[in-house]
Amino acid sequence: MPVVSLPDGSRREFAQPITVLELAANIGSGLARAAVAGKIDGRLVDTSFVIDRDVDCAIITAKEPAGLEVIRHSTAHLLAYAVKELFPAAQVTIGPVIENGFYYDFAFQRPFTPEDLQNIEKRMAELAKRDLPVTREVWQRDEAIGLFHSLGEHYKAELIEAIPAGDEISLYREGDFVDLCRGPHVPSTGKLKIFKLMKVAGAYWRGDHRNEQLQRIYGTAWASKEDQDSYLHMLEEAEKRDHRKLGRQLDLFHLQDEAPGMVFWHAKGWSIWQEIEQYMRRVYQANGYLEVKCPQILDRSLWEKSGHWDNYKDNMFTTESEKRDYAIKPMNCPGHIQIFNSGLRSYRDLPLRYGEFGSCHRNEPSGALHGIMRIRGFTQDDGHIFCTENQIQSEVADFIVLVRKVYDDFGFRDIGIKLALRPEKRVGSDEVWDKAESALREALKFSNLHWDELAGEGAFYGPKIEFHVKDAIGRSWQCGTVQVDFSMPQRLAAEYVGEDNSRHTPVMLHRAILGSLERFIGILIENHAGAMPLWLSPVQAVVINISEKQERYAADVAAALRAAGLRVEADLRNEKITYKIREHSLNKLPYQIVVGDKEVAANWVTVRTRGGGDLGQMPVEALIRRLLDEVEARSGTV
RNA sequence: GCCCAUGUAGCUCAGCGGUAGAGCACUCCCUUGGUAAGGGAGAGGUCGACAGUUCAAUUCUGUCCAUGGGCACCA
Repeated sequence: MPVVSLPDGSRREFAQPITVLELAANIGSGLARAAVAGKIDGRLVDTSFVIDRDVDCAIITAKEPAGLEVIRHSTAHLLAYAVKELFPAAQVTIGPVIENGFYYDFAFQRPFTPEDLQNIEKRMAELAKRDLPVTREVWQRDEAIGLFHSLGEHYKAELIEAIPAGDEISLYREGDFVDLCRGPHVPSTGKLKIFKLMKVAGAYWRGDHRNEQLQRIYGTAWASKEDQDSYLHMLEEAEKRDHRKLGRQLDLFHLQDEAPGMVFWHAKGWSIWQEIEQYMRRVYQANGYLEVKCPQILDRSLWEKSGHWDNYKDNMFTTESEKRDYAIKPMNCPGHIQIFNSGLRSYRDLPLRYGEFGSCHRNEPSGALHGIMRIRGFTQDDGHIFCTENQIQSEVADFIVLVRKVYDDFGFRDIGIKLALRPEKRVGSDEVWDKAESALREALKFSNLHWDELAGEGAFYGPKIEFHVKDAIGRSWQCGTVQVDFSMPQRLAAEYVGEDNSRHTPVMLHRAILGSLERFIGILIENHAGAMPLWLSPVQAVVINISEKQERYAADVAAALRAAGLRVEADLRNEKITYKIREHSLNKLPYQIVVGDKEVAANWVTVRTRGGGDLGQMPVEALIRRLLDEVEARSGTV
């Protein structure tokens, strides 16, 4: 006689085994209609699951995250069903749930077209409307393999072969469609109401580029129309913030065919860059870093010693002169080691911190390029700390404080931290890895932070901490990192004289805060939707005259603001004031200073802020003070 | 690098087997206007590049380049 404990603490006893759906009906008919799955003792099951013993059970509806996942998963199956109906020759493979939706990979002899997608979506809606029951079956392994081979579904058969021998093999059937799946699924296709196919793209079978390429159809699915609409709206908003679009519109930079993956910085974009670079230079200075600059091009032999020539030759730009081979540097550390090696170092010199705005080039695969976020020529705020093993922890702890201060100044308050631990393929003894990992862990603990650990994700030469900033629309970007390296100092023969008067190899910490400046500026543009905080704005204010009569006064006001160190332009064009205001508003200028006859007479200015706010009239000196305070505070303009 | 899509004026985009069109921007003229587009005129394009088919190619086909969406990659 099963006794079922519900999430609210109540218990219900039944005379005989019942299904999850019957339990839901017993609680309420509305709940039975809404049920998409059940959770028995923490495990998700179908609503057809039979409860025959005492359990904890929760009825899962689309309103909760687990229910939404079931819906998305079942929608992926519905997609496969529709594809099989329309294109019987297509083979199904896998169809998992992803953030905001799902995808399903198919093998098919011709590419799916946008029209195909429309038809598939239409068929999905029809199949959903027929409210076909979705049923679960448990099969014998060999029989299941035979079934899928007989259906011509060889990828599925291969998947079953890979399932460990002891595991149960469950199939789900809806209408004429049968698919291998762990489940759970919604009880019938009628539960699937809100979905949309988004795009089709290529993807490799089992994620391996040596395998054949499949066609992946992406879709989104939601519990309510409102949720889906707001998701689609969010996508539109993200598109409006696209740094490539804003970069052109705001005249910040451009890219062109002759320099794929390399940026032409226009004056306004470079102004943002310089403001950031000068800020980071002060960060170096205030935190014990020596700013250095290394050659762009270094002899092949150095890259052979560092190991890059062997591992990354294809991804390096190389050149040749007078029978010598060179590589344009893909990273800065080998250069910094040369500076370290240029003199005899003592343990008393450690930790020794070098920082560089290092311009690097990597010949990224053409398909990887993306705006200024992923490019071939980029600049890192790259630093290397040479220290002893005992200094790792305190250096990392100091760095964590520094990273957070910098992100705070850029307005990023929500920072995710990950600790990537030893990978399978690595250099160095386990003792050294133990020490390095615990040093990073201790540093994080000391900083009183929460972090996630990623097993096996560290670099081959050492563990690393990653810093992810969350932007205004909730996207996460990895920017900063600090990595422990036991390998490269030794490869490039870095040494210092220890207290014991013998030679030792220093540990090197690789660290960056912004990462690539190009990418970081791209992130800033998207985060602020182009409306940069005053301290970063290329043009901080524009002085606009109402008519020709105030030309002289407007020019004088602009000159006074510029003399105070602000970036200010005068717009004296023969246009109506409304026209100028519209244009500067579209260009997201923080302040528009309007001067007409009244202002000239009073020796004042009228101030309009970016959001359309009216600050009224004030003397120029008051405006200067206000703007300088806002620059100082690095805050945004309302 | 792989799959799919795209490439027409500075920008956003229409168009088409018979040597190109709009809006905005740009130049000039009129207008001197008080908080998100005043009016008129004008200039501007080897239709991504190279081949092929054709009497004729921006249009059809192929190759290449670049961009976009994914995949793979990211020292």
